[in-house]
This record gives sequence, structure tokens and C-alpha cells, in this order.
Amino acid sequence: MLKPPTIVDVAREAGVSIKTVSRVLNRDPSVKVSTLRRVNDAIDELRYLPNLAARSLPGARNYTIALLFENAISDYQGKALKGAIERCRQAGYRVFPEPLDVTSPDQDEALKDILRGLRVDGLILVPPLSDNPRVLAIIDRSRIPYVRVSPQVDVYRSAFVKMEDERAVFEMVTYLAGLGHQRIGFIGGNSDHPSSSLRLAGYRRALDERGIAFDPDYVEPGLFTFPSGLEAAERLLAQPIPPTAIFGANDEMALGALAQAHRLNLHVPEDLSIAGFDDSIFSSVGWPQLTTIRQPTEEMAAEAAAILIDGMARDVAEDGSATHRILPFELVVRESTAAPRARNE
Amino acid sequence: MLKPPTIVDVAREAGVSIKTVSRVLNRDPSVKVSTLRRVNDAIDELRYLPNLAARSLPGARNYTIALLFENAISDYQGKALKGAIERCRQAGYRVFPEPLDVTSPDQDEALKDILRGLRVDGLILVPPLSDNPRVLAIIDRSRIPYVRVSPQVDVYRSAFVKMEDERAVFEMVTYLAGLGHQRIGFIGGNSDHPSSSLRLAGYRRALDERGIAFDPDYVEPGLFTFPSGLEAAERLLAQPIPPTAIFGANDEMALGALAQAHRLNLHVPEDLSIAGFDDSIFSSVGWPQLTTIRQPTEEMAAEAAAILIDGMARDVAEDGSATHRILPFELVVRESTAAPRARNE
DNA sequence: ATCAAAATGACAAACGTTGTCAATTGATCT
DNA sequence: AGATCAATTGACAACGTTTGTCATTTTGAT
Repeated sequence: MLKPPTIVDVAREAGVSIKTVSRVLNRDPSVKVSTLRRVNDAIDELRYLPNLAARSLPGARNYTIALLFENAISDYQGKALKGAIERCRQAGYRVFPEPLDVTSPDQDEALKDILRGLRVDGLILVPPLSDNPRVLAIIDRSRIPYVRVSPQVDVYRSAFVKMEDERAVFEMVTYLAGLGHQRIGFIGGNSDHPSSSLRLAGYRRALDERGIAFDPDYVEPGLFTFPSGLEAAERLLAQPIPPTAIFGANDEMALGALAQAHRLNLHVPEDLSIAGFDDSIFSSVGWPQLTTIRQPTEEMAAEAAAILIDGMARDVAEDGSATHRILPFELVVRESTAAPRARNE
Repeated sequence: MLKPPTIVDVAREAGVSIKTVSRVLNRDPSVKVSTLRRVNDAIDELRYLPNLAARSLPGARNYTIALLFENAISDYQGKALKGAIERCRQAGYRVFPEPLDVTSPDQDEALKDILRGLRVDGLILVPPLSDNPRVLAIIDRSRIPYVRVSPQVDVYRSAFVKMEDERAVFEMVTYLAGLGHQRIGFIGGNSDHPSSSLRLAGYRRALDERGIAFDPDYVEPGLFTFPSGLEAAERLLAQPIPPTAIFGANDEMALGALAQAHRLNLHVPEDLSIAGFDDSIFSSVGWPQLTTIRQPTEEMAAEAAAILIDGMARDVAEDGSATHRILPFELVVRESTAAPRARNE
């Protein structure tokens, strides 16, 4: 009882050959249903779990996927990791989280070593790695299949999973306009961050559709950080005719805008509506709680894992496009948004 | 060139047997220095990395450590994971993050399956799992070595790594008293959370030492969440003689207190000082930024990994105590604390 | 009863490492 | 020189699985 059961024990218990057990384990369709049942019963009976090390040694598969991320494990990356782990568990796969220090001078060699040493069946890249050209170049050369989560540029260069960024912003701004807001401030990202332009596009499209003129004074760049959101809101609200609603392109910046509102003694949402983007852990540590857009982060990573497990990461459709999934977002209305106090023109 | 080099290639290159290469890899001291050099040169030359799967198959070691955590990957757990990964990388080990759903009805069986299937050399438990009696009981029976990070109860039942909770709170409260605060509110945890009593003890000891009478009205229980901190602060500040400083036993609750201060139009830190605990990501998404205590989370997890890798998790000192490390904390003074506006009494 | 197709099994050859134990080398002592 | 012993090295069999090649048995349809 000291040693865990092996495939031999299962075969004996089920009264079949180890080859048949192996067939069952690897979902070979040529196994009769009754045999399948018997083998599965034996597996359950003995609580057999295949030895992954032994499994990956001779075979082409390693039953392992790596999730690459940049440096710290943020809320977003934690969610992605969790989603990937859970999907992998179901399929008997494992996930190696691999932090990458992209600022390090020997980044390239370090990454190559990781890729050579890991022997994984696939890679998942989460932002901002999804758009890092040096990393992508190295991975491309390694020939390991990979899926990018939320890529922004050159999207079809690989398999990917994303959410409809532009439409999400569009819907949020449309929602704010629907509440009666005519002057809607937008705190975007720094212009070199690719998602910024997409989110801005959604903002402009929503204004267009509601017949609201675009005013560049209501758009401020940010850095996706709390202080940058605070400063951007400071500038927006210092204008002679300030906006009645502010939409931050992520929750941290929206939280910064919230803090600035507190500083100015503005009541949220009565005097100012504020909305964020991400539905991160941050959206619930403000007061009032932020209206935001929920990104399906766990789901996206889970889908990425599924694509790799199913071996579809390299597939290309007839139209030449790489395997991809677009997942739905969700508008989460909390307490930080309401109709403006008085209609303005 | 398609296949990565194996130990055989290295042996050929170095002109020795594979066994000798294996010895070098495993730091066997019986290898002559000249041979060692030759083998290491060959390893560098070929950029050889041992195949972990093959390595764990025959041997007792698996070069793998699992980090168990409860459900979501929070900021704290992300830090711990990162610390563990980096320490493991240096030693050629890998980390499996394993989320555990402790609320699930078949928790026990699920955990047992994980333990059986994982074949890891050791486990790291992070809070709140570190004090989960059911989980500990199962792991104890599995005979897998483990290290607990920041355990609170029955500390010496296993190897552990922690920070000096009590003294950290003591120092923070002493610091606040040193600023001139005489009425210091304390938002603790729920009483069944073991760390709560320790942190409260530090609070009381600091008051004692500064000759400030303990007033139970200035102590409010919380749930380590933002809303609970907000409500606790609401009660504290509604008193006829409210505190001039509030210390939250974690950052989320301190952030809640901050939000309540904004609601009451109190200026922080002029009207009210607020301090947190953890130096989590949250402490920088408030305004003003929180004074807090930095827990050495990454370092604790890294130490835990080191204990496992060095095989010391089961060791017991002459005095019967398990292997452990106590790491230093750091008082991080930011903008949310200052001397009270006017001395009272 | 016959035949083809579908299921299964026996066996062997990997996969890359470590463990066991025996063989070789080299140094020291007589 | 020979003996002795420790230090160093090597040969070979595991480890548990997948994969492949055939051979065999079972099944189902006619």
C-alpha cells in the first residue's frame, strides 16, 4: 500500500492487458463500451492516477502547459492562472506559472532557457506579454504552440482569445449617455499601449451614435495607474465646464478619479458618475463601489488552455485566420453611476 | 539539432560515463575536480538541461513543490507564489500552484487526490490554509513534508515561516502614539481568525507601554474586507469622543476606514490618521496613500521553498521545535498618518 | 456457418535519469 | 615491489508509461 498503483495493477484488476488500459487512458475510440466501463471501474477502485513523469518520458506529450507573465502576479494574472489551472486539471494537465523579467538585460537568453528546459505542450501569454514583440519572436522560433490572451496588435499572427474591447467601451459610454450624460470624460491609456486606441474608438463610436460631439478636452491620457487616474481627473474636472461622468479605461484609474472627486468634495454619483473597466478586485475597494466592465479573465485563460490541449493552437481556418475565441463581457452596474443632477443642454 | 541534448550527449562530449554526469548534476562530492570541470564545460557547451520527467521517474525526488492556496489568487498569494517560484528556479525545482476549494463538500477527497496525483517533494501552505485543521490533518497523514507560511495556531506542529505579527502591530501603534495620538482606534479581525488576537495583543502592549488606558470602545471587529472596515470606522467615528487615529489590521479595512473618512468630510491625515497592515497593492490605490506594514510575503514563501528543497521540513531541533524562520517586517510611512490637529487632554 | 470487421493482447523498444554494486585508479605504507 | 585502502568511475538494471507491430480473439452481419 506504500506505492501508488500503476497501470499494471489496473490491468490486473480489470482483467485486461496494460495496452487496453493505455488505450482507455488515451481515449482510443476502438475500445468497446463494456471494456471501457470495466477499466474505468478498476481505475476508480484503485484510485489510480497515471504517473505524469512516466507518461511524458516516451511520448510526445508532456501534459503540461506554461503560463508566461510579466513579473508580478497581479489580480488579472492571478485570475488567468486560476482559469488555466482549472481547465487543465479536468484534462489531467498541469500548469507552470513562469514569471518573465522583461527588463532584465539577458532577457532573451533567460526566456530561451525557460523554453528549452520546460518541455511543455504549450504556452499561454497574458498581457502585456501578449504583445511583446521580442518575446513573440523567440517563442515563434521555439516552435512551441502558444495562445495569446487579449492581444491588441497583429492579432492573427497566432491563436488568441480575447474580449470585445471596443464594443465593451461602446456599451459603457452608451449606458452613461443613456443616463443623460452629455459631457463624458475619458481617461485612456498611454498612447503606445495598443488597447488604448481601441478603447478610445469605442468611446468615439458611442458618442457619434448618440449625436454627442467629440470634445478632445474631455479625453485625458493615463498610465493605467491610480495616481495617473487621479491626475487625469484633476485636469478634467478643473475645466470651466467639467464633465458629469468619467470613464476610466481601467479600474485603478477610475479609482483615482474617485479619490479626486472626494478631494473636491464632489459626491459620487450625484455630482459625478464614475465608471471603470476590468471588474478587478479594486472595483470593490472604493466607495461607492465602481460600475465597471467585467472581463472574462478566467474564462479567457481557460479557453486558451483548451485550445492548447485540443492541439488547435497551430490550426488555421480556410480563410487563413488562426484559431481564436471571442468571449462576451458584462456591464456591471454598481453604485458609482447615476443620472446627472441636472440635465445640461 | 531537433532534440534537446541528453545526459548521453554530455557524457560523450566530456568523455565520461553518464553516471558521472549524473553525479555532477546531483552534486555528488566524490567527483574529482578535474572531471567536474570537464563535465561542466560539456554541459555549458551543449546548453544541456536535465529532463525533469526522466529525472523523477526512477528517483525519490521529483524536483517539484506545490503551493496550496484557498480558491482565488489574491495579491498576497500571488506574491507568495512568485517568491516560491524564484527560489525554486535557482535550485532547478518547479512550482505547481494548486487552488483548493475548501467549501466544496468533497473537499477531503479532492485534496487527497491532489496529494496522490501530484508526487511532489513538498508543500507550501499559505494563509488561511496554514491554519485549516482539516487540511492539515490530511496532509499530515500523507507524509509529504510541508511548510506553513504565517501560521497562527499550534505553530510548532510543523515547519513554518512567519513574521512577527504582534511586534509589527506594537510598533505601528507606538509610532502613532509617538505622533501624539492618545485615542487610537483599532479595527481587528473577526474573533475566530487567530491572527486577530495576536494583533490585538500588540495593540494593547503598545498602549500599556505609552501609558494610554485601553478603551474597549475603540476596538471594533472587522472581517478583513473593505465594507467591514468602512462600517467599523463608521461606529468608531460616531462616538462622542472619536479616535484621532485608526489602525486597520489589514489594508482593505484601512481603505474602508479611509472611505468612511471621506464620507464624513474628514481630512486624512489632518483630521484623522489611518494606518493599514500588509502593504498590499491596495495601500497605493487610496488617497492619500496608506501608511502600513510591509509583510515580507515573497521572502517568506521563498524561505519556505528553501526549507523544503534543503530537506529540513521534517527536522526537529534539540529543543523539540520544528524548523522555522522569523522574518523582519517594515514600517512603511506614507501620507495617511500625521500628528493630530490639536492635542487632546 | 461463414466472413469481415472490430477489439484486444503479447511483446518489445523506447524515453532520460538514478540506484546498486562492482571495477578501476591512485596514493600511501611496508 | 607489493599490499592495502580509499577515492573515483563505470556497467547495467530499474522506473512507469506510450507506441508500434502483429497476432489473436470476439462480435455482428449475412
